[in-house]
Amino acid sequence: MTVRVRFAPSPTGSLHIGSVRTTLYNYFFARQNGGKLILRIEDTDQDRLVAGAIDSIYDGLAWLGVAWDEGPREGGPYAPYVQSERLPLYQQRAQDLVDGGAAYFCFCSKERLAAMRAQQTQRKEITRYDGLCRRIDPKEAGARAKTESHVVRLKVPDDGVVALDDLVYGHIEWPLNTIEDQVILKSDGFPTYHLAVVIDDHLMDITHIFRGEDWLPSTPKHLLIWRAFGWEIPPHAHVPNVLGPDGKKLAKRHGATKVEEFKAQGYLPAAMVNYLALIGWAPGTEEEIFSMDELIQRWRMDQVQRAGGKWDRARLDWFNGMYIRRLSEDELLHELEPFLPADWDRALVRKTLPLIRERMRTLVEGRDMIAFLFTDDLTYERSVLVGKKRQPEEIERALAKSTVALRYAQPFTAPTIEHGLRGIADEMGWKVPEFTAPIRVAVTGSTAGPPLWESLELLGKDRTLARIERAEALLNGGGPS
RNA sequence: GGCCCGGUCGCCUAGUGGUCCAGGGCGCUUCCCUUUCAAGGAAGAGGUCAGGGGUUCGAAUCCCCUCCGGGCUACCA
Repeated sequence: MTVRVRFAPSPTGSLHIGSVRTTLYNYFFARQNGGKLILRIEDTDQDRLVAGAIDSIYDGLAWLGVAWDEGPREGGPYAPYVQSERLPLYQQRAQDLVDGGAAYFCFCSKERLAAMRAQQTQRKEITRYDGLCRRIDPKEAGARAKTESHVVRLKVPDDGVVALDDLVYGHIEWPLNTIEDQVILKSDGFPTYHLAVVIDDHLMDITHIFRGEDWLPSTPKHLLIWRAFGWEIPPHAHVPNVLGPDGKKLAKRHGATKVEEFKAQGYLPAAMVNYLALIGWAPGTEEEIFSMDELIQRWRMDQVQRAGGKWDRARLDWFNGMYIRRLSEDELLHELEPFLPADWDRALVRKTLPLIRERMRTLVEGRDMIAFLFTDDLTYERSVLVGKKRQPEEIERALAKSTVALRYAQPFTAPTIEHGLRGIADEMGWKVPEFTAPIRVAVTGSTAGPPLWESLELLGKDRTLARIERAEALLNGGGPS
């Protein structure tokens, strides 16, 4: 039997980094078994649809290099792959369950249910449906259902247990008396998630259900539905959640959570994949840099962690830096391209690559590091220019002297610039870093950045001198900024 | 409240009864290199394996209890 796994997001927002991690695991498993990955859109809640969500899913996964075999846009033998286009399927199956006595029509109003729950809460009882409509005669219920608004509920046995042997969490049991008669078909004719997921996983011949740990509590509901249909239950694996620094599920308030945000911030897809794969999975060796292909080869479900893993931006940054440093110049330029303003001279950008490759953790950082070459609009504080150890007059004198040396640097290249500037520093009895600090600020607007000699060469003599003169003016004029 | 899950350095983790006075990576500190910042190299701090009881010659690893954290508890997914 060929392995078939699925990624089944709800189009309720942009692609979340936690879903990506789960999808990755599905993808690894599918590929290493020569199986298929299916994308299924679970849009059974019409109120929560977010426009563009499907685009976000497609764009995000394509960027990361995750491809699937069947889905809404690529079609496949089990189409359609969007649940809202499969309504008759669910309605028919729900009716089958009612006909077979495993489910029943419920006519309770939302108001009654709310009141019931309020009472139960007040009495400190378990809040669950009281089964009122379960006692209506099926014939009568069938007749009323033709005219009255209703839902379909599953008849959950009053006692006993349901159990799952989860591939990650092991054997888990739930007492049935804590589970209510869940709604499986809503009054608008849409199935609830629970019904739809079971029917589709069965109809689409899904062989393994891998999903987030947050689904674990509703698994007994699904098990009961599988059981009601009499279908064979595929193996399940729940994978731990990706957490925020506070230990709660990673969410917007923790910062960036969407794939497109990381893309926009200049992270490399390979670094994201590598980092993400290692939240909740470890190979058992001390290796940690893995390409997609290696992950497909190495990843194993029985090495998946049970505890949730916290999101760690610093670690992601480290991975990203590693991946950036492994890029060739051509590749790096290519990756940088989307971040570069149109009017930046690409030939000049290319020359900066060796200078910034070791220094950038993200593509955006790299871009910002060389921005001074492309704009004369630098802003920096006078206090930064002066630094902490010298008087403004001393800095002004150093800058003045540097311009002399720079004027004489011929040709205006890193070696001659270095030679000239070191000479002046020696002559003044200043340490070189001390001497170059104000020059760097004057020319780049920052105290840190790419190597100075090379930076000045790339900037050119005229622009370099103009900037130093402007800094001098700032010092003796004491003007703003 | 109920049900379920989890708990090894700040973070990701290795470890499944003895080779663990717990290993690696990120982060942090120091040093080297050095035109700044990085990168690279070296060294280091950091863990009573949540706590308490057992079992055992021996426990991070098995059992029980407690504590803490999280998830779910909708005609959301």
